[in-house]
This record gives sequence, structure tokens and C-alpha cells, in this order.
Amino acid sequence: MQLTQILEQVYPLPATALEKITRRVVEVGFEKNHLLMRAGRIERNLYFIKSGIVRAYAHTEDHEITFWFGGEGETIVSMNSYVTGKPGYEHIELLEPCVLFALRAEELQQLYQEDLQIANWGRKFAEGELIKTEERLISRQFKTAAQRYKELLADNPGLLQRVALCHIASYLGITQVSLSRIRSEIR
Amino acid sequence: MQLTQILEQVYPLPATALEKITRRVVEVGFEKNHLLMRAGRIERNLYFIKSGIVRAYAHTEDHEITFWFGGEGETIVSMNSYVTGKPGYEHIELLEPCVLFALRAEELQQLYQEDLQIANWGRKFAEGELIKTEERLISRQFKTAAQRYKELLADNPGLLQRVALCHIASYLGITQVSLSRIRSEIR
DNA sequence: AATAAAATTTTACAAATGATAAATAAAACA
DNA sequence: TGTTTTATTTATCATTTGTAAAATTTTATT
Repeated sequence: MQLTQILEQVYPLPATALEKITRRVVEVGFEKNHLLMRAGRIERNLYFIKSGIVRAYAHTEDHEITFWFGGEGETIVSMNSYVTGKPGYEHIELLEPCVLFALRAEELQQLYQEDLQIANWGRKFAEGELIKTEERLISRQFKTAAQRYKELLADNPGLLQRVALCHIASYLGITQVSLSRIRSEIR
Repeated sequence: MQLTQILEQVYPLPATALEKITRRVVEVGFEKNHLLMRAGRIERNLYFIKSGIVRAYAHTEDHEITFWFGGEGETIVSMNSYVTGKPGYEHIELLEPCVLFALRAEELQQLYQEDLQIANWGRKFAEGELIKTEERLISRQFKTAAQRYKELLADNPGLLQRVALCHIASYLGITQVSLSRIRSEIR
């Protein structure tokens, strides 16, 4: 997937604005299982996923939860770190070998201050992520774990082939044992 | 709480930008229990809360869940409707008599296209709401209902005096019976 | 103050989910 | 291919949370 395409699916940008971003982006590749971001650090980059799939997770001593999957065309941001400037709480792990477009957060902040359309791009990006997150929060309350599993499969076919079930269970907010039960009941 | 103060706690704005917004805002008052927004409609306004407290809820036939409380200084947006232009899924109900600052969504969209600092204000607003929502989603998985209740009280003392327990239970993602159990165990 | 209405708590029982460990299946590797 | 390692499923039991209904408390109204 190309960078301009990724950017424009968030918000259409004039050529000049696209060029300002493209000029500051570097293409990088990482192997499977690479830890792209670590909790507790201030993250200095954003990434756009050209190919591959990643997960974001947070953990305490005993638990670990996967709260986001990112695939081709999606944007990897330590939202907390990017917004507040403080260390983030999430780790980003590559679940496949990935090709990413890297952009320094500082440079994007600079562009937000210079370019009206890029500022509106940033707004649209955050707004889009917000409604997705809000919908997930609500769906967790309205729907049973089985319903949420079926919907995830429907919205995201192929995910099952690319991601370990333990991560899917965690994403759905249940244990792996519960997910196994749900899967056996469906068949 | 004054409008400029509300706006600037999201993102500092130059006087000219503040003036552009202020000029388009109208102060309105509603009685307790007024339904400010209804699901299924395209919402044409945003509101800033000068005083009072409100809740956002969504429902299916049998269930209803409260997923947000807004108090003084907060912004009421049907995020879904505002972002996608389609009808929203939330109702907004006033839990107290409120004084609100109303702004037409269309006019704000216009300002986003003219004023760099206002576009950045919109970006910061969405980013802030996003991390709050993301944190809630994660906390729902990491923490027990009892912990979430205690944290809500700690972060938001006074809420208990202003909001019915059935809404708090719903917000925490549990039934009212469960919340009663938690409350009796704490004492 | 007395009554009615609404909100909250309590009780009893059912259903869903979690924890742990063992069994099985799948994947990775020599 | 055979062996080891890792991932997933199954089984058992404990715990949490939900449902429904009744009891109690609080609030509103006459």
C-alpha cells in the first residue's frame, strides 16, 4: 500500500501537503516479533503500515492485554505519548514481518503548526480513532463475548489466520479458555 | 465557567480565533431531564457546558448503557454524527438544570477550514477524548468492577451526589445489583 | 405528616466466566 | 522424519456477575 493512499483514506490532502509529509517519511523494514515501541518510553516516531500486522498491548505484573490490531494502511501511534508527551503505556509488537513508513512525531507537530490541511488531517485521524474506540467500549457492554467474536471475524476476515488466538481472546476481553469454549459452541 | 476558559483548557487559542468562535456561540438553558440529543438524528449543534451535568447513553430494545458523563467545562458532541455526518447512536440527557453554550456544527466545520489554530483545537479535543476512552477500555479489562468504582469516586468526587446509582453502574459496565454488592463490601 | 412514587439494597438462584491442570494438536527445528 | 516446543482445547471446580423478585430506604407530593 502506498503512503499517499494511506494518508488520503483519513482525509484528502492537496499535493503540496502530501509532499510536505512524504518528504519527511522514511521506509523501514522489521522482522516478525520485533518490539517497535515499549511502554515507559517517550516515543519519537509514528508509523504507517505499508504491509504486515501489529498489535498494541499493555500489561501489569500478572496480566497482559492486547487492545489494538493494526494492518495495512493503518497508523501506529503511541497515542498517550504523542498527545501528552509523557511515556506511553503500550508496547507495539510486530506479528509479521512489516514494512513501515516512519515519521518523526516532532516533525508532524511542526507541520500541524504550518499547514491547515495537515492540521485537519490530524483532527480527522483522531476523530476516526475515537469513534472506533467508543464503539468498542459500548459493544463490550451490549454484546456477549460470543457476539463480539463473531463480529470481529465478520469485520476482519483473515485476522484469525494471522493472529494467535491468545491475542484475540485478550482483545475481546476474555480468557483464552473462554474463547475456546465459544469456538467449540459455534461449530 | 466562561466559554473562553472552556475552550482554552483544550488548547490555547489566540484572541482572534477565540473571537471567531465566541461570536457564533449562543447561551441556552434547559431544565433537568431535557433530552438534548436523540439517537437516529443528525445532530446539528455542539454544546459547551457552563453549568450542570449530563449523560450520554445508547440503547437496544432491552438494555441501555450510559457511556459518558459531562460536567462543567466539558464539550457535548454526538461524536459519531459530527464525524461521519450520519445519525448518531447516542442520547444526551440533562441530569441537572444546565446552562450551555451552543455552536452550530456546520459553522465549526467552516472555521476548521479557515483557521489553523481552530483546526488544531479540534485535533487536540479529539486526541484528548481518544486517550480518555482508550484508558477506559483498558481499565475495564485490567481492573475489577470494585476497583473501577473506587477510582471513579476518587477521580470524580461529587459525582455520587449528583448522579443516580443506576447510571453509575451502567457506566462501570455492571448491573445495579452488582454495584450495590460492591458498595456494601466497601463499608 | 402521611402517602405515593422512585431509587436502592438484599436475597436466592442461575448462568457466564475465570483459574488451574491435563490432554491434544500444531508448529518449529534438528 | 522424529523430537521438542508452543499453541489450543478440554475438563473440573471456584468465583463473579446476572436475573428476578421482594424488602427497604429515600425522595417527592399532597
